[in-house]
Amino acid sequence: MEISNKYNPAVIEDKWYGRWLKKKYFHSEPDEREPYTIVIPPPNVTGVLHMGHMLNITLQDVLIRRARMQGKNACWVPGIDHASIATEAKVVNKLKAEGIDKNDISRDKFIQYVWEWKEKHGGIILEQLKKLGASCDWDRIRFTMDEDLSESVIDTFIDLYNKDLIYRGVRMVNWDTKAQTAISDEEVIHKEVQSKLYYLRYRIEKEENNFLTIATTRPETILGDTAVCVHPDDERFKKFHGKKVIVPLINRTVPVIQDNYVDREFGTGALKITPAHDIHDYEIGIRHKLKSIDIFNDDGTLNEKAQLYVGSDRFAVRIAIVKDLERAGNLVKTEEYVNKVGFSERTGAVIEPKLSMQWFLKMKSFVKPALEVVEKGAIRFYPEKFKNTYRHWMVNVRDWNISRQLWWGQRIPVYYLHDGESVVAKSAEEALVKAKEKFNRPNLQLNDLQQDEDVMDTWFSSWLWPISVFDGIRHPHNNDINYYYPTNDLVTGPDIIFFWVARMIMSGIEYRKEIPFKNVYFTGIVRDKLGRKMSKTLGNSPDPIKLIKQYGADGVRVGMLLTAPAGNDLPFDPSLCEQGRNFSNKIWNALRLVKGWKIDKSLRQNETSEQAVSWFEARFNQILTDIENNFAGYRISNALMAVYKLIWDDFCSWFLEMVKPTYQQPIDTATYEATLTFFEKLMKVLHPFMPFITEEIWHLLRQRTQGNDIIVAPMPVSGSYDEKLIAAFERAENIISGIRNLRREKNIANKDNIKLLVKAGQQAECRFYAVVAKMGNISSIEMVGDQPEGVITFTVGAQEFYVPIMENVDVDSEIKKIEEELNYTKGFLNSVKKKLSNKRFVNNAPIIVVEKERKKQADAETRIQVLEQQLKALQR
RNA sequence: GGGAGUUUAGCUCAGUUGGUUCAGAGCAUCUGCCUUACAAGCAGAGGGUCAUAGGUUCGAAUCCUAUAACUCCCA
Repeated sequence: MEISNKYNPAVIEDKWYGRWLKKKYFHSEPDEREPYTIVIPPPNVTGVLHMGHMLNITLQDVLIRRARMQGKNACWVPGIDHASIATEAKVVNKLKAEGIDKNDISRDKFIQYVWEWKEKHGGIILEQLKKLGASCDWDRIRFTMDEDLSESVIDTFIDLYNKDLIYRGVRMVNWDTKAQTAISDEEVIHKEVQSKLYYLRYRIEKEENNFLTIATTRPETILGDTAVCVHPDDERFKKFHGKKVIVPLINRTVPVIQDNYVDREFGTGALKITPAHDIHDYEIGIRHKLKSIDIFNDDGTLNEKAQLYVGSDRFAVRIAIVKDLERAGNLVKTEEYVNKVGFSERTGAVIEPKLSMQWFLKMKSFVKPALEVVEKGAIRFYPEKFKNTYRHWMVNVRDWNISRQLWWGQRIPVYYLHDGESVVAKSAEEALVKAKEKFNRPNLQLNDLQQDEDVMDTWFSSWLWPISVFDGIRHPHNNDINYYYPTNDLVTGPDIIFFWVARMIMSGIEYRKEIPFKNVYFTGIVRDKLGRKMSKTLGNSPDPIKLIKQYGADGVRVGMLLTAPAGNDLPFDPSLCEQGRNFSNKIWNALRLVKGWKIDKSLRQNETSEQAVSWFEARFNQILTDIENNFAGYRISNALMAVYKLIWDDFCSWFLEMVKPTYQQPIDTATYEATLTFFEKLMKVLHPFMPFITEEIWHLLRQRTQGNDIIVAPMPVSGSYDEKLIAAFERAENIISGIRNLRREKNIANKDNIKLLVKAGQQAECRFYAVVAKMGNISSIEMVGDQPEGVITFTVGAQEFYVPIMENVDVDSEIKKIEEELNYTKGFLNSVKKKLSNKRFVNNAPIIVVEKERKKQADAETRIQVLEQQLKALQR
C-alpha cells in the first residue's frame, strides 16, 4: 500500500464529516440507553467563529464523542440566539446605508427586514463549526426566535406575572444612548477613565458674596440639580443648614439638605443632587422628597427642561458649560481625576443613568434554591473557585430588568386600555376576552387595546434554553424533555456566569423542579500572546478557518486543548497548533511503519516481541486509568497530554521500536495482530480529541464492515495491570539508557553491536533482557563474577554492568565519573541518616514514612559499597 | 471602596489530605545524529532561593500571619 509520508488532513476531514452526517451518527432520539446531553451555548446570530468558540466547541465535542463511544445516547443540541441589541443595530445600520430610517417604517416592516437579514447572514457560525468536527445533532438546531421557543418565552412571562414575580415600575436604569434602550446591570462594563473634577460655587440665596462650593465630574447635569447636600455633622457647613442656594446659569433656587450619604473627605464635602441622573442622587431624592428634573433626551442630547444647550449632545455641553461657568465666575478650579464610568457592553456608549418605566423580574425567591444546588454540589463547577463568584452575586442579586426598548425580540404580552388599565395575555384576541371580563366592558374592541412596545431581554430567552430546546415549557411531559433533561455538562465562559448560568439554574428549578445540568466547565478566555483579549477591533484574533486549513482540524483542536486547563486564560499562539499537526504526522508515520510490514505466518513470536507485548498491555491499562481519572475530574488537557505521551513515547518510541523487524524481514502474526489491536485501542482513546485522523487510521488498519466506524466504536475500559512488570520495564529502560549514554561517551555507533556483562548477584535478573539486547544492539548478555579487565562500567540502582571495549579504558575519566556518583550518594545517605537520628522524627512520623527512610538508607549503603569496589578495581 | 483568585524552569501549567535528592510535564533552548515510519524526526543535556518576610511542625512548594505584584468580579 502506498501511503504518503506527510499526513494531509484537508481531504480526509471533509470525507469523514460527510460520511458521519450521512450515517446520522450525530442524531439522537430517546431510547432505552442512558442519555448524555449537552446544549450548546448559543452563539449570536450575528457572530462569526472566533477562537473562544473554537476552544468551547472543541471541549464539548470531546465530551460528547467520548460519551457516544461509551455507549450512551449522546445528544448535543446546537443553536443560536437572536441577540436583540446587536442584531437590531446591524439591521438599522444596513437600512441606513440604503437610505431607510427605522423610524419611518412600521414595526412589522422592520421585523421583516431583520428576518431577511437573518436568513442571509445569520448562523454562519454553525456552518463553521462543522469544519472543526463538531458532532452536533444538526436535526435539532434551535433558534431563540423560533415559534415554539418564542411561545415558551411568552408563556413564561405570563406565568411569572401571574405569580406576581414580574412588575412594572419607574426605576433608575442603565440607558444605552446609542441603542436607545435600557440594559441590565450585567451588561454594563465599568472602566477607569481619566476625567476632571470641577469645583463649582453656588451663591447663597439672598446673600451677595457668600458661596458654597461643590465638586462634580459632570458639570452639565447641574441643569437638573434640585438640591445641594452636606453631611449633617460637618462643622464647615453648619452655617448653611436651612438655607437655599442658586444653581448657576439657570438661577434655580434649591435647598441645602443634610444626609449621611455624603463623604466628607471627597471634593469639598458638599454634593450637588441631580435625582434624575445619578443612582445615589435618586435615592437621596426619594429620602428628601426632592423634585426630579430629567434634562436628557433618549439619544443623550439635552431637552428643553435643561433650559440651555437644548438639542446639544451631553459631551459637547460639558465643554460648553465649563466655559460659561468660568465666564460667570462660578468655576473655582479644575482637577485631574480618575473615575469609573459605565459603558454599554453592546454598543460601547457611555451609560446614562435614567429614570424610566421598565419591567422587572423579582429575583429574591429564586436565590435560595439556586444557591443551594451549587453549595451542596448537585451542580458542580470546574474549577470550583467560581462557586465564590456565584455565591457573591446570588446574595447581592437585584431585580432583573427584562424589558428592552427594541423591536427585535419577543414583545411583552401586555395590552393597555386607553385609560391605562392593562391585561396580560398571549394574543390580542385573548387579551380582549380577558379585558372585557376583567373590567366588565363587553363593548371593547381590538383597537381599544395597545400592546406594550417593548421586547424582552435576549437572556430572558436564553435562560430557558436547556428546557425550551426540548419544548419542555409548552409541553412539560413530552418524551424529549423527560429523557434529555437534566442535561449533563455545560461548557461556557466565566464571563456569562450571571447572565446565563445562574439564570438557567433558576429557571430550571422553577419550571422543572430540577437542575438544568450537573457539571459546569468554565473555559479560560482566549488571549493573544501579550495577554490581550482577542477582539475584532484589535485585529489580534487569527482566522480559525485559516488555521484549520493550515494545521488541520485535529491539529487545531490539540493546539487549543493542550495548554488550556479549566478556568485559566489561554494565551494563544498559532504555533501551538503546530504541535498538534506534528502529532498527527507522528501517528500517520506510525501507521506507515506498521502497514509496511510483511507478515510471515510460519514465524514464531520472538522473546523480545513477547516481552514488549506484555509490557505495553500493562502500560496501556495504567495510563488509561489515569485518563479516566482525568476525565472524571474534567481535567481535559491532562487527559489529552496522557494520550499524547502514551502514543508518542510509549507506543512509538518504545513499543514499535521493540517489535520492529529488521530491515526487509517479515513479522510474525502474533506480534502483528497485537500491534494492530494496540493501535486500534489507542485510536479509540484519542478519537474524541482528534476525530478525523483516528477515523481514517481506523479504516486503514483493517478492513471494516459497514457501520464499523470508530466514532461509534466502544471506548476501551481500563483493566488491572501488573505494577511490578511496569517497574521492571522501567529498570530495563534505565539499563538501555545507560547503554546509550555509554555509546555516546565512547563514540560507539548504534549499528556496531557490543557485549553486555552483568555482575552476578541478587539484582542481576531482569525479565526484559531480550528487549535490552534489541534496543541496545547487544550481541550477547552474560553474567560474570568480578569486574573483568578492559571494560567500562555503569550502574543502575546497585546493579553493575560492564561493557568490554576495544580501545584502552580512560581510567581517569572513569574514576571521575564514579567519584561524582559516590559523592552524590554519600550526600544522600547523610541526609537520610540525619533524619533517622532525629528521635522526634522516628517517634512522631508514621511508621511507613520511617520505614521508607530506612530502606533508602540501606539502598544507599549498598550502592556506596558497589561504587567503592569499582573505584578500587580501577585504581589497581 | 468591597470581594475573590493568582504568584513554581525562558513560556504555559501540574504538584491530590504536609513525608522518596521534591522540586515535575509539555513547549522552547542547547548538543550530537539525514540510524530504511517520521528532520513536522531520533538520542541526550542544561535550566527554578517554589513572590518576599516571619511563624507552626521532627519535617513546608503544600498549613497560618503579614507584605508586595498581577488578574477578575461587584459597587
